[in-house]
Amino acid sequence: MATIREIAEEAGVSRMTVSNVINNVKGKVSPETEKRIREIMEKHHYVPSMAARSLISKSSHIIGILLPQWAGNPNSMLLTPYAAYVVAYFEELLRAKGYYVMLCSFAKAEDAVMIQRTWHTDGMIEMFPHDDPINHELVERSECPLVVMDRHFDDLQMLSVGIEDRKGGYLAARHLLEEGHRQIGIAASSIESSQLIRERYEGYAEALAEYGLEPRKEWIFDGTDRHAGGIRVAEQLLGMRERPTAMVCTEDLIACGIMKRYQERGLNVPQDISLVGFDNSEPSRVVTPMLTTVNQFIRKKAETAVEMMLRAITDPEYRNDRKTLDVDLVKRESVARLA
Amino acid sequence: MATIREIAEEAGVSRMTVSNVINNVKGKVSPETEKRIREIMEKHHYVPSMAARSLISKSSHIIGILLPQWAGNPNSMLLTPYAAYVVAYFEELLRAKGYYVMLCSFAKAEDAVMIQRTWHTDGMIEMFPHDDPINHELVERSECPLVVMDRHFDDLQMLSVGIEDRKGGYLAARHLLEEGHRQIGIAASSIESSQLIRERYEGYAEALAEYGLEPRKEWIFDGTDRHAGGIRVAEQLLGMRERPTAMVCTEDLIACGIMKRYQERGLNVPQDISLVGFDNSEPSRVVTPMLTTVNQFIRKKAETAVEMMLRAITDPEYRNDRKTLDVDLVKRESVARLA
DNA sequence: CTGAAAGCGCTTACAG
DNA sequence: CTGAAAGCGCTTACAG
Repeated sequence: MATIREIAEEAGVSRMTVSNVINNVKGKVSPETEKRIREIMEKHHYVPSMAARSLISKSSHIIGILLPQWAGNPNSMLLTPYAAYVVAYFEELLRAKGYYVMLCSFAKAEDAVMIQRTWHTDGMIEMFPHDDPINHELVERSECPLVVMDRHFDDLQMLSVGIEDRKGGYLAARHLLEEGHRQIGIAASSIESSQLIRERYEGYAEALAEYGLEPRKEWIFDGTDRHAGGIRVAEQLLGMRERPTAMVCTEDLIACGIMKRYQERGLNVPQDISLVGFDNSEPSRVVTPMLTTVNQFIRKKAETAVEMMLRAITDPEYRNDRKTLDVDLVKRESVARLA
Repeated sequence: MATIREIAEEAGVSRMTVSNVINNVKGKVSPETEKRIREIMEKHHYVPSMAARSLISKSSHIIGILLPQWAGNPNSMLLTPYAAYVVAYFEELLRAKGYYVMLCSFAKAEDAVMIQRTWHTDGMIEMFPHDDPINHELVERSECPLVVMDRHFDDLQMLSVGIEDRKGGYLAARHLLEEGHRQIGIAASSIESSQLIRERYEGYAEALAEYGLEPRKEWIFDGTDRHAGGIRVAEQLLGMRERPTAMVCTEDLIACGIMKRYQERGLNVPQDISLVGFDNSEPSRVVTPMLTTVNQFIRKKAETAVEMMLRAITDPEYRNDRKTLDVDLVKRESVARLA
């Protein structure tokens, strides 16, 4: 493989001059020399070595995508469609700006910092922060710009992008209320341990409160694990004397699970239970009836995070910002109007 | 950040000695010295710079995941759940072996080779090879070990891992035949341009042939694009005088789309049409009735690819191998027994 | 078991 | 507009 030295020799110039061409330093190389050098580079398929460049610049053009992997996040969260979308967009947007994306699962803040040092990553974007102490520590210790998705610690200087989770929960519940429902439960993945799910819950409670209602304890399901969890919720619901007429779900898959078990028991959605999901994911459109769901703008979210990252890389002052993106309700077929 | 020089000075040894400790070179450093050096490294959270190491070794411990991005693969294929799983497993398995995963979308073979040179990647795994000339060129030009998923060129020396696609198509069709179906169509994503889909089609045709049947042209749908494509197939089906009693689909989402439109028209699965999907993906379990589908062992597939990669990295002779993994049929609720 | 020298491929900072 | 020198953080190959 050709090196800058060989290119320089063949062009009869110093390595410096080639370097100036590579880095597009203006007014340093005469047009003719530049053209000649570029042709020689083309011919040899010359590409500068990132190892050598980053050794000097202390910057690698690598952005790490941090995927937490601990008790709270046992399997790689990449496995959810939402994550796949976000990561795919990150890759596309960052590459367009000349950055490379490295996938980094990690178990402790220390691990993430080690990766930063090992590679001199220009920045890191953390997905699915879940467990507070570890993330708190990571935010404090990170040695390069860090953008955190869906989590913000108010006591820390940090960069984060999230969505109006509270509004999402609120919109879901209010829609049901407007359609005449008064007995509305909620099935959530982790009110206890996840701030974002808690906010969805609070939005739900707020909407109920506007109608003078309070959440009923026996209709609050926490720790519901995706589709299988939804099925279990449905079973409990079906065993109750008094059942809610509608359920807000913090994830589409939970709603799909409830729907499945109801249908298997010969009951119908939305006649026997109305359902609102969250995320507007593929499954929400695949089931029959299609799910009414809270939509978040995933592409926009990825773009926002990338913009933050790029700004943070160029501006060392930019280390404290929080963007919260809007959500909206997609009305489909899973909510019945009550007389 | 500490460098090897500072560690060496603090320990009162040469940089060489520290290097030997870092690289676990046996019998080169006395146990006491090693212990002292390790403690100092700990204290400083010292991590060797990959840039410096790979500058010398011409190896970065980076494995690139190649994601083709051209006319045939317009959006990032990462967006499919299947891809998300595979990539998540790659990351987990490779990290455990000390490798780093870089996501690399690319449009031309040249781009991929440039990335290899830029980073001195130790290896690359290509997903979703679709368009022949580009992949053919990539296989020929790759400058580091390359493992290709789901595609093999018999005229080239290459490493690939795939599944028994033909058997998958065969199992799907044979099951329908055994259940008494004789009018069996197929909805495929790309028989024309994808070898693997073509093989699924051929398996389907083979099963029909065993029963003295031939595929009927008007029941062969090609270029079916996921869920929306399935819906369109259903519409065409519903407009036919003579309709198939069953459809083999090369993707679960296609089957889900057909199911959706049939149900919307008041028809039932499997009474009005039996459906077999492919992939055993989340949607196949979410719909009602649940889909009978061809299952592939994704985890095993990822493991196989990683093993191939690791072997290729250590053994320069190992450049030509092909692994084909088994599939099986998961029988659920979308196939009716015909009298 | 330890160390001094040379060099990986590039850029920074300076002199012309 | 061009170039010679020094150095980024590490390892290889050798001498002791």
